[in-house]
Amino acid sequence: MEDFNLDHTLGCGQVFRWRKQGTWWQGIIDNHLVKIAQQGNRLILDTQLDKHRLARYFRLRDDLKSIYRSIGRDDLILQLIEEYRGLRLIKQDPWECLVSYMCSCNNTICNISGIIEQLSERYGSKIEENHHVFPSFEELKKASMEELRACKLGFRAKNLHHLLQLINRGEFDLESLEHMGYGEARAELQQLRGVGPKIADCVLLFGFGRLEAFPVDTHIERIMRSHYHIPGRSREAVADFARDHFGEYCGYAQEYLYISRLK
DNA sequence: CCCCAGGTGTCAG
DNA sequence: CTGACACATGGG
Repeated sequence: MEDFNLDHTLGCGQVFRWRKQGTWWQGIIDNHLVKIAQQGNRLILDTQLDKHRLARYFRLRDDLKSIYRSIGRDDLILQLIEEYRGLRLIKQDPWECLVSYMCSCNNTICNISGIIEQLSERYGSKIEENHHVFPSFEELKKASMEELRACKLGFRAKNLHHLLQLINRGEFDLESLEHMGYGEARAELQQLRGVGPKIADCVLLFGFGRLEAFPVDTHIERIMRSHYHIPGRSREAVADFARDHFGEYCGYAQEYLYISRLK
C-alpha cells in the first residue's frame, strides 16, 4: 500500500461517521461494518467487505503521484502535499453525501456528525448491535418535519423535508447526475432548497468523484485569499481561480488546503 | 453576552 | 452584482 495515509484520509473532515478507538478506525462502507487500521504501509482489516469495494471507497486506484504532479503548481500546495502525503479523497455514497452536506450548512463538523448519527439510529436499518446504516431514501422519507427537527437539523429540517418530497414526487433524481457533465450536474443540484455552489461541489466531489469540483467554504476562502491574488470578491471567484490554477484534479488540492486549516 | 461553524435565501441599494 | 441579515444549535 503506497501513498495512503488512513488518519489523514478519515480525519480530514470529508466523512462524518468514522470513529477512531485506539489504533482502529470503525465505520460503514456499502452497508458493511468495517474496522481498519494502518501499520506502516500495510492495512489491517476486520470486515466482510470485499477488497474491491474497499479500494473503490478509498480511491486506492487513484495515481497520487500523477495527481501531485498535476496540482503541484505552487509552493504552498507542494508543502501541503509533503505534509499530508497519502491523504486520499473518499468515494462516498451519493445519497448519504447529499444529506450530510445539506446538514453542513453554517454548522460544525461535530454537530453534523451528531445529526447523521441520529438519522441513522432512528431511520437506518440495524446491521449489528449499536450499528445502523445511514437510511435509504425510502427509509428516510417516513420522517416528518417534527421528527427531523428532533434530530437537531434546526433550520435545515425544511430543506431536507423539501428534498424528500421532491424525490417522492419524481421531480428530482440523484442518480441521473451520474451521466451529466460537471456544469449541468452542478446547476441541477443547486435547484434544491439549501444547496448552493459549495454544497453542490461537495456532493459532486465526494459523492460522484468529480475531481474538477472545488468546494469553497469559509476556511478555503480565507486560506486562498491569504496566499493567492483572487480577482473578485465572491466565493465563486475563488472557485473559478482554483479550477484554473490547480487544473483538472483541483478537488484533490482543495482537500489538502482544507486539512491544513487544523493548524 | 459575544462570536463562529465545510452556506444559503432573501432583499434592499 | 454586492452587502447585510436571518436562520437552529452547540461550543468557545
